[in-house]
Amino acid sequence: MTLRHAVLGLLADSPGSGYDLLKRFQTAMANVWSATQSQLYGELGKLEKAELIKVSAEGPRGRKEYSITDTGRTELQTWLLDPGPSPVPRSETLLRVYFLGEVSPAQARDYVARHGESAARLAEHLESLEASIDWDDADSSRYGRLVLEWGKRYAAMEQEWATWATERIRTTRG
Amino acid sequence: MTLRHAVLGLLADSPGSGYDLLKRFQTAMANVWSATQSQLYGELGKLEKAELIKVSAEGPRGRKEYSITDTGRTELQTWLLDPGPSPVPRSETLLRVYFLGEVSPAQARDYVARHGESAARLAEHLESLEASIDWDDADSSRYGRLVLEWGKRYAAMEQEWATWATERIRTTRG
DNA sequence: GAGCCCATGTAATAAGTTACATGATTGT
DNA sequence: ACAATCATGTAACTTATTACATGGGCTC
Repeated sequence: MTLRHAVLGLLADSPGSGYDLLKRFQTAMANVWSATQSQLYGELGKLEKAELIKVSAEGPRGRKEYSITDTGRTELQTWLLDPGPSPVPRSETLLRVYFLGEVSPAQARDYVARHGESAARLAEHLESLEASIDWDDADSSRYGRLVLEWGKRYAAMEQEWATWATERIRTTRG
Repeated sequence: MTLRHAVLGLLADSPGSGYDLLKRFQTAMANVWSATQSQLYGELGKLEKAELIKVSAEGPRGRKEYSITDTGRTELQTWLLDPGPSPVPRSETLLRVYFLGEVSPAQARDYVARHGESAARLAEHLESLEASIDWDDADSSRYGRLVLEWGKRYAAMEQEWATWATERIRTTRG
């Protein structure tokens, strides 16, 4: 039920069509939550039926602009303050690391080192993202700033861990 | 297709029944990957049909002990060294943070602070886990150690971020 | 009028969760 | 005998992915 709240959140910020939302999922939200086009249109239908959003305007090409309703905004706020159950951890990378004993130490080391490199690329990407955002436009980006900072710290942590782990694999055995 | 590899990895370490594997998912793997009982038995059936694993013994109560086959081990090794596509980011917490402008600053601050507290509890949990493991029993836990270290660093990062973010919300506005 | 973007939808499949259903064996 | 644990499986439902399908409107 989280896609639902992601959509509500975007529509709470400003009304938009499915197509508009899709673009926002692919840009601003790309590092936080993702949705496919197919999923999005389905969810918009359900949300409208549940009267959490409504069609507020229609445009060319069958465009339907949705807005959040009062009920929807209440639902969003309730969800926002609910810490919810802690998420099921599921990291494909960590799973691989856990089983790395199945391959040679050299291969294991390479795997971890490559993971560190990909974290470095993520860090770079976030740096350039940060540079490209106009942080003065205030309100909408205040909390986006916190999310970006989280990403930067996460990427840094991954890099440091990979460096540490690579070294550790080197020294534990030949 | 990752549950498949998690199962192969566990069976590569040692043979076991569905029931045995379930317990391993609930303990050792709990912080890395999760599977429900239902999913597990289904996957075991598929893996057997694909001849990546085989029934190596039968016991009381219809117990079937599975072992990995050579084909299965090869498949596991191939997967282990494949970095794979970077995972779709999906963090419910970060999604909430992103939309925190919908509630009052005081509520937003509380939310972030509580998140920090839950990260602190995770850190404690991992510390006690670390203390409870016999790190001398060598082979099987060598890479498990790297995974645990990742968890500790992750928990620390979350706590630091939450502290920073809480402070920032405090100072940015009243 | 050609090509690009806007715009919405459906179908098939895969993956995951919860609940239901059943029963044998072991230890006390 | 009773309870706890071992042990496997199925059904219904939800969520997410990929692919298919269609067409309008805008700009050059």
